[in-house]
Amino acid sequence: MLEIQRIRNEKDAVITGLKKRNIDATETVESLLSIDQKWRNSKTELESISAELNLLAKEIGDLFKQGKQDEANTSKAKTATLKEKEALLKAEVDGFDTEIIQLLYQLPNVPNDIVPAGKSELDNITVEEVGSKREFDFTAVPHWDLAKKYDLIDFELGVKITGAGFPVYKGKGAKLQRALISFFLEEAEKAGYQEFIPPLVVNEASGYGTGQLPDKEGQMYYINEDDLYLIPTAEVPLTNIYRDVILPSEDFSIKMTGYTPCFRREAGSYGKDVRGLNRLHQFDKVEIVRIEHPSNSEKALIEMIDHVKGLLEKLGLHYRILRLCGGDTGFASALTYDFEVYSAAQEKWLEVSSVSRFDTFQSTRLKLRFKTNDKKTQLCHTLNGSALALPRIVASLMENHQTPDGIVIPDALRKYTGFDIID
RNA sequence: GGAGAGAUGGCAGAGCGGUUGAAUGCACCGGUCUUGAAAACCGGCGUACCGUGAGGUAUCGGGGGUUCGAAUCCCUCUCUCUCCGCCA
Repeated sequence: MLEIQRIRNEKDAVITGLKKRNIDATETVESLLSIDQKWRNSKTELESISAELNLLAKEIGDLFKQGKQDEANTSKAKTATLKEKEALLKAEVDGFDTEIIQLLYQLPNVPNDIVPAGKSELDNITVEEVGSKREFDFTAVPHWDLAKKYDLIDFELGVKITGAGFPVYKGKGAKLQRALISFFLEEAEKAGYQEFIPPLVVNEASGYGTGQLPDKEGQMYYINEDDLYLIPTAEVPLTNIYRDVILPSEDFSIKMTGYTPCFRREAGSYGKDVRGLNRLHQFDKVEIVRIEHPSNSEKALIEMIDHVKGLLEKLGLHYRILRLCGGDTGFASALTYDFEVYSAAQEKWLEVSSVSRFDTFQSTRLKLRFKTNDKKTQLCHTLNGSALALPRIVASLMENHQTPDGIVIPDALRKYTGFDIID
């Protein structure tokens, strides 16, 4: 959620920024500002009436104490009209209040200066490409066929037990999952991230805190009976650790990591994009989350990008980094870099990580702040990224490292898998 | 699932209709003292919003009500804890 103060102070910058998302926010911003003005007027008036009433109440109390019943009753009579006025203004202020919140919820984050304008993934900018497409002297097989050939993943079995999008990993396939999780977690730990095992189910307040609610309600599995949500990413429980927290000083840099399964309804997805591991309802992911001083979030983002690059390089994968355009950047994000790995067998790029900075967009809702040196409270910046999401990594490992003799495990992973080839 | 208890400032914990934004203790910050530290003493110490400012308003789990006046009374919701049952 954008801060109303920011809209007051930087109205034009907000509108110009949002244009990069192909949103003309002029109308929303204007009505926001006019309601805000009305809200402030009514509020000031309301408060002066409340002050008057408080004073009267005190006087009446004193009069009663002194036994001056008559005078007290005279004063009492005076309060009636004031109370009526107060109730009226209160209703007005509350009304404006909800209108403002409603409008604020509609506005996505303002993109960072370096975010290009654009409508879709076609307008994203490739900022870096590392490695090159692997040449095969045989026909590369897509991962869903390899999974069957080596008996690593059973999609049909998942359908039987649960439904589409819930694969069953078997044998070396299961072990590969576990190895990747360990590898990612240990790399994160080496980079200074503290590991957490958070709940996989969160309450409504947490959903609002990171911005999944109210906009993306339909994306999460909802447990009606207990009013709880299955997490779509570890970002939600990890970031919410710091909901309603005021850090005591300016000197902080919080780095958290966690492995969790992630649950996504993916309502409306279909077609070849969902084949095999490409899009699932349940998948594993190691997430990294950072809470930073505003002056440090730019540097933090770079560090996170470097971290993800390191992972992909150790896995020997050919990848590219995209700076997402306004239209493709997530609602809450100010700047997002996507990592894509090229799948030679599918002949396309697969998104394996998304690293974003949210600036104060989440911390406004989270009420996550810190104390400045002169004892003021200020909002923190939040960032997060996948490091990494497993399914497409598994897919591209299988597809890119396939040989006629089997699937070769990258060196960095062997101490975790305990085997160096799947055959 | 059954029964009961509770929710107050960073923590602990008073208050149970009228200078209570809230005692007291601990923690924390500043000062005095000290070579330094500890102790002792003095002072400060929640958050948000409105107002150029002086200042004001709100806030004792959430919402509603009674009252001139509510942390205190009533209703309701949520959450937590304890015991019993069930159970990894």
